[in-house]
Amino acid sequence: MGESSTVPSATEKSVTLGENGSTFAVAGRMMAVNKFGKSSFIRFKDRTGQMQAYVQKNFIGNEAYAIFKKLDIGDFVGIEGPLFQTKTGEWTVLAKSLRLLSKSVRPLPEKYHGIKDPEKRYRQRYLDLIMNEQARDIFIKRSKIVSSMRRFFEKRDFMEVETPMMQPLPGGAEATPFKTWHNALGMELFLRIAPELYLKRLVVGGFEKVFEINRNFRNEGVSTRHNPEFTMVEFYQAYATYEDLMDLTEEMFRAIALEVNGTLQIEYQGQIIDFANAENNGQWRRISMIDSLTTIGGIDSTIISDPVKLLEVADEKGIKITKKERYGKILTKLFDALVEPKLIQPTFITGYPVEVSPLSRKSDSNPELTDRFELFIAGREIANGFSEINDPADQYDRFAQQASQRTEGNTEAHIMDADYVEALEYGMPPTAGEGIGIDRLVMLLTDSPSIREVILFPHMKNSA
RNA sequence: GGGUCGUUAACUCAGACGGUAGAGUAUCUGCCUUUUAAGCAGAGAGUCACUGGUUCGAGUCCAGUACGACCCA
Repeated sequence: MGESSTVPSATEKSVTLGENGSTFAVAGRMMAVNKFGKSSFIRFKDRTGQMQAYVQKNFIGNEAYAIFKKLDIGDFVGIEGPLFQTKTGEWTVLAKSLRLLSKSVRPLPEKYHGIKDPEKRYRQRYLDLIMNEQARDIFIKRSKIVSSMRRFFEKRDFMEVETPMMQPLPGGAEATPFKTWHNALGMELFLRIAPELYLKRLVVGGFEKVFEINRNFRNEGVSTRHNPEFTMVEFYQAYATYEDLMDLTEEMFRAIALEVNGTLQIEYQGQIIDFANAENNGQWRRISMIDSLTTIGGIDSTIISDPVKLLEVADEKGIKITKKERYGKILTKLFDALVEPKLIQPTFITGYPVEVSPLSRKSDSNPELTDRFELFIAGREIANGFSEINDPADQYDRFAQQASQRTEGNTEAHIMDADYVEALEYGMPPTAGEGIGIDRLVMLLTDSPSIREVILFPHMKNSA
């Protein structure tokens, strides 16, 4: 094969041509053809971009030109020849030879409008990637974001690990799992809803700084923000607290944004999101859930500790909370409805109630609350982190409380994981951990309104 | 789960009041040696998402179904 797989970039072309006018061998998919009888221009592209070639009967011969005229848009061709400049100054390969490398037996979508129908774009993503440069760019950027994040962790001596995707007990989050069955072992398994409990077992085992970037699976509906499988990074650091992780998160988001977007001002759906926050020495807003409910959510501070009054407020605003819900759950639901959508600039919410945080360490100052934060950007939860429970007795009690919620009908409440408690009984150093939704981060950094725009093959119903 | 909208040629889209289906691109044929949404002349291309109903007659009106988009819970 004489063909190189890379179309030389504009700078490469001119430099090399200036030296000796040597011959190039290039290959790519034909995207457009302008035929003029005995000569033609073709535009073709490879992963690095698009360029054009000029094919003339004189140069490639009658027979080859006759074959060339039968080629279609979408076909892959290999071309060899020197470069020249057209009247408009565009560098163009003058074809001395041209070969068909692969045939496209179906026509490509229309060249000007491309492919627009979202259903077709997702089901036949390859066409979307061929025709729509914006779509292509999103996935290139996604790859850069993940790679940038990986480097960030590696530089700080975190070790990347892989833990089970199929778990006998689904844990680490409140969600409905997918079930599956292992024939040889004769046992039910669950696709993981989170890697959390395995990663902490590794901290027990002495891996003090670990991270995992991988898929989680949750058996729930699809929407612009939810795909049944989605990518999370989870990381754990021994001898750190949730406050250390807030600092680390700011640092990481800035490093990634700077590396992939070249700026700390992120434009998302018409709003500018400022990762720099220079006014506050770079620190993002940190506010407790209760304070956020009064200052942002508009709840009167005199009733914030009165569950009965809070239920009345919820009722007025049409927020559905069942009578059985405890205080912490009421606060959380009010927060979701009244505060979360308003958190456009990066904001850490802290002080999560114990009953919605079954894996978070209780605050020393207030045992009703935990040393936990969630990060919100553009009205969406992006990250969730906390100081971990390392007291096995406390963890056992929390699981027991979750189990009782389960018997009360909360099917998403955590399951008692005695094996995990046993791990804690061998001692876990004080540790903080965090999970970040990669898809949502990519949405943010690529200005994508829907999670489907950042997942190559989002789940769809069968069309047949 | 509820609401709104959409589904017509390979792609992007028209299709007034119900009367036997249109354009551009792509494909095919012819002309054309500097185009870049090339141009000119011609041709072929459709289970109008599916099922049923109303009607002399349905892409069009009605009902249901499927898939999708957006909003809501």
